[in-house]
Amino acid sequence: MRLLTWNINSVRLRINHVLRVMKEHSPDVICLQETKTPDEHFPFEDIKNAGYKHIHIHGMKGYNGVAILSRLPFSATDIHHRVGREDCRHIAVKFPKFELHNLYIPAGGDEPDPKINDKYAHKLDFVDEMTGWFKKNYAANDRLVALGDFNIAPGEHDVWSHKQLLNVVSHTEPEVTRLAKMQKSLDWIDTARHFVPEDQKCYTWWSYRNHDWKKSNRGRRLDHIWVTQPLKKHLKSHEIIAKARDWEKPSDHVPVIMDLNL
DNA sequence: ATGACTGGCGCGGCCAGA
Repeated sequence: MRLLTWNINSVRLRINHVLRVMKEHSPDVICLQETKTPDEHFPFEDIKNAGYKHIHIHGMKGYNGVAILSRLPFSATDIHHRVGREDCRHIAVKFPKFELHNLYIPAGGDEPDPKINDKYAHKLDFVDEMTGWFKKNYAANDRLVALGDFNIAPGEHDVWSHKQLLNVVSHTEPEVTRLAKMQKSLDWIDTARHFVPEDQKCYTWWSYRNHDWKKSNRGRRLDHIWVTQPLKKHLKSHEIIAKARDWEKPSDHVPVIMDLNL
């Protein structure tokens, strides 16, 4: 079973990219973040025609928005409101062999100080809430996948320069510490690092501001696919589709694929 | 020199991304 996560940065603008990744990589399930559309304007037709007939979405006007597109049926769809807001950042579905959570953790603004930056405070609260929620509602031996744009690059080699990014939102100590707590909540496996050694650079996002993203290669690994321990023996492969950063009018994030032997 | 960008909204720039 092939899962794919991608911050698409407007699903309506980049519906052709979604169709292309379906055709070229044949994922069974696609999880999108930053769809940026109310549900009534979601491009259902194109997606269903491509064979993804099972769709669970939660979108809003202008910002955020998450979607799960599947060739396989699922049940028990959920929409979760986080930190007292209805801002379309967490949906979930149940497949026969595991439960899937699609997350869009807040970006957090510029200033890494929760006292003066509400967006940063919101981000830290969001991760804390997820940690408590996972602990309260699940056990470590449940079969779960949590994936999406976590907006945090946890490791030294998940950013192009650990030293230069220590005070930049996405790689600050409070974020990294909180994400580690969230990971510990259910003993989650970070599947990218299951397949790629810790000391090897690994990115899923490159800023639009770099003229030549490939040449400067100032990336960050912000997009993640986590699984709980019962799925560990089923992990088959992992791939970051970096070439999608070169597609016409690309998203600043690229798709991440993970295959399970199920 | 994270600089030199991009999308939504809506028709002028602002907010947000990270």
